[in-house]
Amino acid sequence: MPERRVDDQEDSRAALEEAKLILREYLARLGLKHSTQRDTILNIFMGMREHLSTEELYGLVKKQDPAIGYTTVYRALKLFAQCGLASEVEFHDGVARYEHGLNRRTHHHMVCTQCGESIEFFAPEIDEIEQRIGRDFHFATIRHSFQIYGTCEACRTKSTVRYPLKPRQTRT
Amino acid sequence: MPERRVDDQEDSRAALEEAKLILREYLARLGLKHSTQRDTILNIFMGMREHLSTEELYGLVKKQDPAIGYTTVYRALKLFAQCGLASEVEFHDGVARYEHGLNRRTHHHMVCTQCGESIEFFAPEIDEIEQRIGRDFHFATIRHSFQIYGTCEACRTKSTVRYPLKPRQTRT
DNA sequence: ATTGCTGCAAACGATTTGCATGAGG
DNA sequence: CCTCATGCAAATCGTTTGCAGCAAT
Repeated sequence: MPERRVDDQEDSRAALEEAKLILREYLARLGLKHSTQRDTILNIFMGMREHLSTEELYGLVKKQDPAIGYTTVYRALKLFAQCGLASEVEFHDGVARYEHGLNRRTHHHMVCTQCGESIEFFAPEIDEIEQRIGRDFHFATIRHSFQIYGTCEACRTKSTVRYPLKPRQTRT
Repeated sequence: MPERRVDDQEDSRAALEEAKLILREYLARLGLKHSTQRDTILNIFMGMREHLSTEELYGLVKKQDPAIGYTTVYRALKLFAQCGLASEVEFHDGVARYEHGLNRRTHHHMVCTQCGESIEFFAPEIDEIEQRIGRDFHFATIRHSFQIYGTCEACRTKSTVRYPLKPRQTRT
């Protein structure tokens, strides 16, 4: 068994604890209340390494507590995003995806427009660009969104369609 | 009257002609048909310097020919996107925006999350990153999407809210 | 003639909201 | 107790689709 697993588990544990603290403080500050549902959702959410859609998260949550409704998951994710625990991953296919940012280096995604698979990559220059442009135009920048679209090797090998008539999906 | 205006007008004219040609050829290649509505929409679309939403374009189109329907504008924009005349501008607020790329350097947008205004900026490194990451992971890249979010100077001066409870809009 | 295009209305799909009820402080 | 959170169903909103009639080839 590789040592790495242990570190990962510890990281994940620590991240969960930190997340709980952040959420608790956020709720307290706004006079909001704690709930078991939100706890369950946070637990599962923080356990995911990859980004996932509301629907996917809902599926996992439902397995653990079938009484939890779709709406609650939506509201929880929004709440997590508000207190900085979750950030939205934007693939422009009309589906909201979230990932947690604790113990994760800033990264971006490259998405295959045929199979939908995504890979993560690192490009530190991007942060510098955000800073630079913000400075140049007197913006207080908050975040950026960057993703690359293309076709992965597997899809190119598989498919013989070289001239897709329906190049990409429309929707922001 | 500044000389520049003349150049701009000529550019715009030339771009329109080129666009018409591209569209005509695209239609011919796919066995599709020409229509007056599409012509009207293309004219107006190519006349815009800035990106605009379907709704905004629809408004302008309607002024010129009130008989044209919403659906037709949607379909036209999709068509323009397919033949490369239009590209989608993604602000992640649930509204599709398009801009034409003829005679325009590749650029990106920085958006004020308070007033919604956007400014264009140039960052040539981004294209290089797209190339590099694509190469590294064996993707045939097609395009990328990059935007910066923050607050503009005017909004920061105006508003005294330093801790927005509703940081950003959810929707991909 | 054939087949694509248009405009309307209805359908869609992800997300949000209203509301009665239940739980937290 | 008072207020917020929940879960359901209904509402929203941008976008897409089905279809009958019109227009282009």
